[in-house]
This record gives sequence, C-alpha cells and structure tokens, in this order.
Amino acid sequence: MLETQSASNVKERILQVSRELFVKNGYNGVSVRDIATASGTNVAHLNYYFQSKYNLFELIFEEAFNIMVKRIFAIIQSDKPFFDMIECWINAYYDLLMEYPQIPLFVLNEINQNPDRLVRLVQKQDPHDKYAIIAGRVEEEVKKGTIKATSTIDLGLNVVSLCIFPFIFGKFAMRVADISFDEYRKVLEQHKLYVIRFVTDALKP
Amino acid sequence: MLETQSASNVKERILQVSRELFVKNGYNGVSVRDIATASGTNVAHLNYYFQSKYNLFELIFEEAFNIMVKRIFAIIQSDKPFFDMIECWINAYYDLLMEYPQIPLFVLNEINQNPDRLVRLVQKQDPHDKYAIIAGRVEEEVKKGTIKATSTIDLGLNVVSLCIFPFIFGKFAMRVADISFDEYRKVLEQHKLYVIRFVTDALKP
DNA sequence: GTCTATAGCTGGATAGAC
DNA sequence: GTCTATCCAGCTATAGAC
Repeated sequence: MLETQSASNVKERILQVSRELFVKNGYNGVSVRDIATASGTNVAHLNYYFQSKYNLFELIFEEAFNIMVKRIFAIIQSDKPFFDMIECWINAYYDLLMEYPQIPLFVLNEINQNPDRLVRLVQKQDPHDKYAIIAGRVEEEVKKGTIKATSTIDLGLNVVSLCIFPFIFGKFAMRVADISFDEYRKVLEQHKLYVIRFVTDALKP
Repeated sequence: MLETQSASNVKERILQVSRELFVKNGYNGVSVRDIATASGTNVAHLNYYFQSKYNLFELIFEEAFNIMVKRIFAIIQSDKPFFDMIECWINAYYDLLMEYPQIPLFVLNEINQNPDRLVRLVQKQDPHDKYAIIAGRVEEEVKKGTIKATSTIDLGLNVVSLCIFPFIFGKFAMRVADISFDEYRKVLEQHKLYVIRFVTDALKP
C-alpha cells in the first residue's frame, strides 16, 4: 500500500459524496465540480483516483445494485415454511429500503437510460437458476394445498410491486400529505404489516 | 389567428417530438438541438414558439400528468358496487398505462428532481376532497361487512403499487427475460387479471 | 499525490439578415 | 416566421508546476 493516509482519505471522501449525490440526482444531475466541491477536493483528484466521472458512477451503481439483490435472494432461497418465507421476504425488502430509500428510483432510472449494462449485472447473479428454485417451491406448495394455484411470476411481481413502489412514491406522498420523513417512515412500518396480511390473505386457499 | 399554416406545423412537430423525447429520456437527457434535429426545425424555432426549453418541458409534463390523474379519479368516484369499482379501477390503470407505458417513470423522475411543482399540480385537483370520498366509501363497505377492516391509505397504496410498478419494471424485465414489448404486453394483460383476483381475495372477509 | 489553469466541447439562448 | 452565425456558461478531462 503506497498510498499516503491523506490519499485514501481523499478517495474515501469522494466515494462518500458521490454515493449521496448520484443516488439523489442521477448521473446527469451531478457534475464532477459538484462532487469535488462537496468533498473538499478538486476535479483533478477525481480523475486521478477514478479515471472518469463515468467510471466513478459505475462503482457506485454496482454497489447500490448488489445491495438490493444479494440480501433478497438469500431470503427467497431459504427453507422456511412458505408463509414465513413470504413474511421474511417482505420484511427484508422494507428493512433494506428503510435504510436506502433512494435506491429504487436510482436503479429504475438507470434501467431507463442504460438497460444493457444493468442486464449484464443481473445476469452475473444467475437469475434463471434462482427463479427455478422459487418456482419449484411455489409449485410444491400449490400441490400441498398450502396456497391457491398461482403463477410464480405473477406472485413475485406483486410482492416486488408492493414492497418497492411505496418507497418510490414516498417523496411525493410526503409533500402532498405534508408530513416529514420520520412520519412517513411510521406510515411505511404500518404499511409493511398490512402488505404481509394482504399477500397472505390473497394466497390462502 | 395570424400564424401561417407552416408555422403551426412547426409548432406541432416540435411538440410531438418533445413528447417522445422528454418522456423517454427526461429533462436532462434531451437537448434543444436533439429536438430541433428530430423535428426538422432549428433551435431558434424552439425558442420562438416556446420561449425556453424549460417552458416547453412544463407543457409536456402537465399534459402527461393530467392524463394520469383525470381518468383515475373519475372511476374511483363512481357509485358501482365496491368490488366492481376496484376491478374498474385496476382496468383503468392498466389500459391507461398500456397506452402510455413510459409516463410513470417520467413522472416519478420529476417527483425526485422537482417535487414542488408537482405538488402544486396535484393540489389543483383537490386531492383531499377526493380522498374523503373514497375513504367514506371504504368505511361504509367495512361496516356492511362487504370487505375486511382496511385503512383507505393502505388499500389505495397497494392498488396503485400493483398497477404502476409492473410498467416501471417492464423495460428491465423484457431485457432480462429477453422478450419483446408485444410479449411483455401479453404478460401484463394476464397479470392485470391476476391483480384483480389478488386484491379481491385479499379484501374478502 | 496535489492543485491550478486551461483546453476542448456541448449546452441553451439570441441577434440580426432575410 | 425562418434560419444562420455566434455568444457565453457549463461541462469533463488533462497538462504541467509543485
């Protein structure tokens, strides 16, 4: 490690500020000057450590994206009883998004502007294998009669919708209803419980 | 009307192209030169007819936004039997979004970058009055025992999530599953029916 | 490793000829 | 109403002194 202590500080500060700004404003909404100023460095540092703005962005993006997928896949593949698994799944989404509420819109924006790169990222995670595991589980439960006949895709899409959308919608809802972020968090905590009941009730035969 | 025929053609062509480009790429993702080139005009026209890029964008945005709210509010306030109303509501969302699949992400992006303007737009629609009408309806049905005890906000948020999210997610899903837009439309048509059943099953006492 | 100064480009907007 | 030429502010990236 030939870097001085100050060097790694600068690098870390740039990363820290970039995470905040990129996630908040997207790639086009942030300039290298913004990052340099907010991190108390200068644009030359940014290019010295990260080669280009785009390169830095990719680092931040992959980080955010991997946070989203890793934790969720772990839950879905567990061997808990089905309704427990669903509950854990929803809990995991809400806990994750409480921690990083801006990530969904950040990722969705990227989907819209540069889908190819994202598809590559996802495919690294072997989505087909993981899908097969979940689909097998759903079929098994349908046969056992634990749940109504259900397509895995439809069910999965519903759970993901119910978990992610409230966070995308949050900033807007807060403004219209004129409540603070902390108050909206409380709404979401309650809503999480409602979603768990909602999905459970919809699935029970 | 002192404008020549050609003049209104130019204006209309700029509007047409702007709709496409802004909805697809967002405000920052489109330059006035892009619009001028794609509409076969020039940047001077753009400023002559619309004063500024921002002005033009506002026009397009309000248009897109009003499409979304008007139709939906009309349904929710109808006096159909409750489960019919829910079915119509979900149908209305899906029909609308099949027609304008890019609008949700467009609007959600604006929420993230300029929430104040949007809040003003929404408040023009008297959201509190409309909310009160729906809330009254839900309470009435709970008392009658038609549906489970349910908070209006939670139910509303779930329906909106289940309708809008699949469209936001669409572009991404298409790439990962490697299917065309037409194939994804078919998936969504099926999913709509699933969502109607899902919500109904979740609400039945 | 650090930082200033600047090159080189692209953005929105406009002056002024027609 | 139309269009060219141009202004100037903003951007990313880098050369080069320290």
